Amino acid sequence: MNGGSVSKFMRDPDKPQQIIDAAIRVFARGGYYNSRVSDIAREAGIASGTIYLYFKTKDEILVTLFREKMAEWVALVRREIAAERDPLAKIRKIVALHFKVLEESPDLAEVVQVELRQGHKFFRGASAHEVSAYFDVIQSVLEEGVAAGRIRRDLPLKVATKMLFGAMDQLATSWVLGKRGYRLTEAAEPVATIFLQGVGAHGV
Amino acid sequence: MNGGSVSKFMRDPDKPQQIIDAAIRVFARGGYYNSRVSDIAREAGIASGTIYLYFKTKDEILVTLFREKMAEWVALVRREIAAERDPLAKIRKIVALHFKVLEESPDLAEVVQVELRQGHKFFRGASAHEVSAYFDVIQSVLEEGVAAGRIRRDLPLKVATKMLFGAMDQLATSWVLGKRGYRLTEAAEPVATIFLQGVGAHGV
Amino acid sequence: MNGGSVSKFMRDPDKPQQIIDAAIRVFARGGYYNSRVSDIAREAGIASGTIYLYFKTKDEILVTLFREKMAEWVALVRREIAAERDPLAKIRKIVALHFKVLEESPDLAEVVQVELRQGHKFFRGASAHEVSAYFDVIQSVLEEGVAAGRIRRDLPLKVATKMLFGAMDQLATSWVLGKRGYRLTEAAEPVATIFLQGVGAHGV
Amino acid sequence: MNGGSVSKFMRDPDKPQQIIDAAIRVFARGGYYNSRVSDIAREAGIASGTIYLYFKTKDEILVTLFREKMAEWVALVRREIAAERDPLAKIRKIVALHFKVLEESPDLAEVVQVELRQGHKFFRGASAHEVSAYFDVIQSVLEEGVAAGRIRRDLPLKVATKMLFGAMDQLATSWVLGKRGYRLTEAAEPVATIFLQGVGAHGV
DNA sequence: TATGAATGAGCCTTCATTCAT
DNA sequence: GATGAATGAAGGCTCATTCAT
Repeated sequence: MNGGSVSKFMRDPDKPQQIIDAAIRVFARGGYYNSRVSDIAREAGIASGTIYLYFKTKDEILVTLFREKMAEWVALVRREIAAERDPLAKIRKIVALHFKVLEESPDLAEVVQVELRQGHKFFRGASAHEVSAYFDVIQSVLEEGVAAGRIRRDLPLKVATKMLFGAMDQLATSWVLGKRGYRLTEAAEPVATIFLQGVGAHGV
Repeated sequence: MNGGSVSKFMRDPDKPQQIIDAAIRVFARGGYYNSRVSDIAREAGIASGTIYLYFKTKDEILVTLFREKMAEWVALVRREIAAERDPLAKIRKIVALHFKVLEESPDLAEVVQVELRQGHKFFRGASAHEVSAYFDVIQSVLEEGVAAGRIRRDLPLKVATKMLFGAMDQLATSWVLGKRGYRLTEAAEPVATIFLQGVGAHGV
Repeated sequence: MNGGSVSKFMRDPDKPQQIIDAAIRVFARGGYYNSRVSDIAREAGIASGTIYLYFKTKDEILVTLFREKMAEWVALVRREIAAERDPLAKIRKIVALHFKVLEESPDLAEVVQVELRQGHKFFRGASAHEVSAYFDVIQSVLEEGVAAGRIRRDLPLKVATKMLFGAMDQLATSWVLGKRGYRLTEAAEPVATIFLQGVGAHGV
Repeated sequence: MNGGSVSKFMRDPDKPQQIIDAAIRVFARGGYYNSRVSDIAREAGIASGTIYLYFKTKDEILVTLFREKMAEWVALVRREIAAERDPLAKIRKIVALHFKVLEESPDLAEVVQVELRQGHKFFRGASAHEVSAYFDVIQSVLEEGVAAGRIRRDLPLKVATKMLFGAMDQLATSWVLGKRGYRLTEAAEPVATIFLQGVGAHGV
């Protein structure tokens, strides 16, 4: 296949990813502060010192994890909604994707919804850029909707953007905290519908 | 013998409150994990050992803090909306209160929106009950709205409840993370309006 | 007696001294870099964390040890030579004291002559001041000798000062490294005599 | 098969020297304990693993460095003083050489005067032999001086030897620690003169 | 009750050394 | 021989908790 051979002059390019994947599983189990670096190493099948060849500190693992997943996430959303014309359909698509991705990655969901909420490290820190990129995507779709006359002209866009994100986020968090006892994706339709009626022009 | 007098068998009834208030200020400054028990003690003007006369562990301070504030909060909301007849006005009242309380208590807001988000300790732990009480309040108002024909009959109540909470919560979080650079209460009206249009019967 | 009672509002004032004394014994045994902080704690009969109530770092123990002993040393020398009139007798006194003190404190001698020689940490660092105070004492005695016509007028004082210190220091080091197999104090008379003849006016 | 050609059974004969030279530069910069084996490797332009083909441990680099330089040094001194007849001139030569060599090799001087002073590893360990060879050279010159009637008959030779070494050593150390802000070689004449007057027969 | 010095378990990180290539 | 990624033991330091006063 490809990528099978690793030059001896190059650090294993898969290691950082393996470490991040292991970290997701470990953090999902016990939380960031309760996880030891050596736990991540064991989960990744490497020595703990090896982690420090790829990450400067334990914190950096978490920050990198978040940035990477968030960047992947935004790229995915952008790609998927590009296929849609209708701004309202785009909103529905975003909500559906948001829930689908989390539902398909329970460990990641656990980490994102529960562990990554220490604002001091994340939303406020190095990851703020990635988060706001997602907000930007949502907001620009809303702007499209306004331009297309499908969303009311006087909608406070920033407020509506945060509302939609907050709504999706809370549904996801409740689902995670409730041990994922139902299907998150089933919430996509009602969430989108309520939001769109809320922001729509006339009655939509 | 009971009542106002402090017998030698009764701890100072103000101390726990002083400790919690000090903890709010300390956590707001540096976060829970970065704050030392001794920091709280110093802020409260007592010795660190004294804290352990009133709280078994550091964790318990945070849990108690959260439960207490949440209980106060729910009680306040219940009291305030009792004065309203109209279910929709009740929703508006809830949103307005939610933002007003946070805006008036910046330290508490910081702690609640940023520090208390480690689900392992809170939403999932001992505090789940207090959180769900707030959800219950919201949901029962929505039910009233349905009964009064002001909210659409087929609304998935749990989803809508979480959406409203999530929307308010995200607005609050963004406001805190954005260093509170604007007035949170100004968002109350648009948030309520969008939500109510989203869930309202006909076009409302 | 005095000093017997320790107020509960004051850290034990003897602890730092106890720690330093324990450190001298431990460093004498195995060297600074081979000694663990926990070794010092055990030797002092306290918990390792307690050390950090009195010293910020392991390094600080060594620096403090050195400064304190050096300051005591210079004070002792100053006091003793004050009793002498004759500058040459003062030099003899310094040499005798130098060797006597080291001979009477084998552990301290070991640490001072062997462990404290990492210039980066000591002679060049925070302890430079204490070392130069000793040099100052020697040099001012030499100046007295010149003024009294007992030491040759054209003597390069700084060079002579360093020579005497270096000579004493090497004798002490050799004695320590040679496992103290003979009496260091016996070297005092010849060292002083040779030095004084070297710097003396006429033939002395 | 032996001689100039490097068979596959013989390690590169220049490597150890390159490593030692690199080590001198590295240790001079940051000290032995603060230098990493990988720093030495980088400075030598090789991989860190390669160092272990030539040295069993990091310690061995330092010991070898010291032995080698000390052996070179003793050989040089022996060669140079052989040209002199007069024992007193030989002493002057030794002092002049001692300072000249150090002045011409600032990195080596730094390492020898500052880094190599951890007696546990060096003076007391494997390097004791090389050090004593230098002492032997000095002492035998003094013996010559006694035999020639130029040095007093009752001089305690071992003490005088150590004094001269200690004096030179301290001058060198002060010069290194003082950032080499003056010419060390200028101290050679006064040091020799004072010492020789100190040990000389009559007034010399 | 209140104190705060003392405790000691716990963990991140470093870095000398190894070894598969 | 040469490489450098991987190893994992080791230890300085922190801080929640205890307890003698």
